Amino acid sequence: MGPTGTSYPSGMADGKTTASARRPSGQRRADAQRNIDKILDAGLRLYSSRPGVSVAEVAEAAGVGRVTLYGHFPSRTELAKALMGRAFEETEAAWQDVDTGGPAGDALERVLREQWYLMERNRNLRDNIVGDVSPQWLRARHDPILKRVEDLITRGRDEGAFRADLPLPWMVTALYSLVHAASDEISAGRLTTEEAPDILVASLRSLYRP
Amino acid sequence: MGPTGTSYPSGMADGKTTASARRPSGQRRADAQRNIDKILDAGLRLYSSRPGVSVAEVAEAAGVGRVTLYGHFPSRTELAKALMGRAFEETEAAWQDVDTGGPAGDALERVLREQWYLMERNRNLRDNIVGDVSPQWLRARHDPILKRVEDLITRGRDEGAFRADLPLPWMVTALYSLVHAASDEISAGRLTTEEAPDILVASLRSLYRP
DNA sequence: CTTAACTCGAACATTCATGTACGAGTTGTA
DNA sequence: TACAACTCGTACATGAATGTTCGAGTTAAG
Repeated sequence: MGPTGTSYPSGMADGKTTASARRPSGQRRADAQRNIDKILDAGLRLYSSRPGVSVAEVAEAAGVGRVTLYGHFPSRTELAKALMGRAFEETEAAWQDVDTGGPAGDALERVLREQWYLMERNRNLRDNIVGDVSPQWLRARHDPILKRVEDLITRGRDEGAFRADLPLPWMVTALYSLVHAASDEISAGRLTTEEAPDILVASLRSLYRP
Repeated sequence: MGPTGTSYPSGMADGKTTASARRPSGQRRADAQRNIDKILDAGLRLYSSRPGVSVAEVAEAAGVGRVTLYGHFPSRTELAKALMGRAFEETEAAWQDVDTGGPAGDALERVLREQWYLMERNRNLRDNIVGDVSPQWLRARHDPILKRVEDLITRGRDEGAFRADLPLPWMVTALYSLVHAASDEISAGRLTTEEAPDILVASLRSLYRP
């Protein structure tokens, strides 16, 4: 499924995030919700594709007036937070779908094959959005995700399937780094979307092997 | 030696790059040259450390008036080109200093230990300057440098020291990617400058082993 | 020492992004 | 249908960055 999953503006459990008045029932009108979704979709697409995106661009790409956007997201920062929040949720959801049982090496391979493209998209999003949100905010939501990978690697070490002579954080970083590299290669036309996962898996198996 | 090597403003073989009139002799006055060097030094430092650097910031960091800077570099783009040009030259020079003979694996290790820090600095510079110069311009000067790494890997393959089941460009990209990752880890305080090369070498040996 | 190169601050024109205010029109919902 | 929620264009205020111009002062070099 596409990026349109649960869709509320901005972060969860946060009262005054939206600028629009909302109606007494607490419900948002259907057309408003539709526009919010369009904005978030367009924003994700733009922000994850290149740096320096402006609010005006997002509004236009969403087919929505700039004022309307500001009506839902009071500031560039709030928009950024909403985008990241949504991406994090999506990642959390994706982890539910993949079987992380069995030998760690195989589990890692499954994770990579299922999620490498999501990891990459979110990493770009993150890179291009840094500076719009506070480091603390970002860290607080990003760490739990990294921890998923970290736990898997730790398990692999305990099983003796992965090497233990390299620092754990380094192994995590290296993984993300290679995923990112693979995406660069695709953008540059030196790799196809089909080959990428195979090469990624092969590379990481080598890198992680004791 | 530091970043101050040969120092002319902007690219080589390019007539009207400088805004200042130059004197009839074709020589630049000593104080002018000194300022140009200060600007390039400061520019390199800033651009390679964070994105979104402004011309005004470079001038201030160089201890020079903004107008003076524009006197030497007519536009932000020209400044960017001069910075990249200088970095490329420096890299070329660095390759002269390292012994690339002997077994490819060992040669690679020497290159990494000598240049990982330079590779990283230039990669940041490149990342933060993309958008200020045309992709063609950048590519034209960057490719020869990548070729150095590529040639070394190719030799390793021929010797049977490196694997041949992964695409050559991928192996180059992965190398740069891991260098970048190592630097991130240092910034994050999870790795020290001393451990970095060891970990880098260990990781790449694993990754490249047949 | 004389001149031309150079530096510098201040000021100006331009562009572009952010965020707000207004008012008229459209659309969902009860 | 009636009303509140919502959308939209236009316009405005603000701030930051890029280049340019001017004129007065400083400094290197012949």
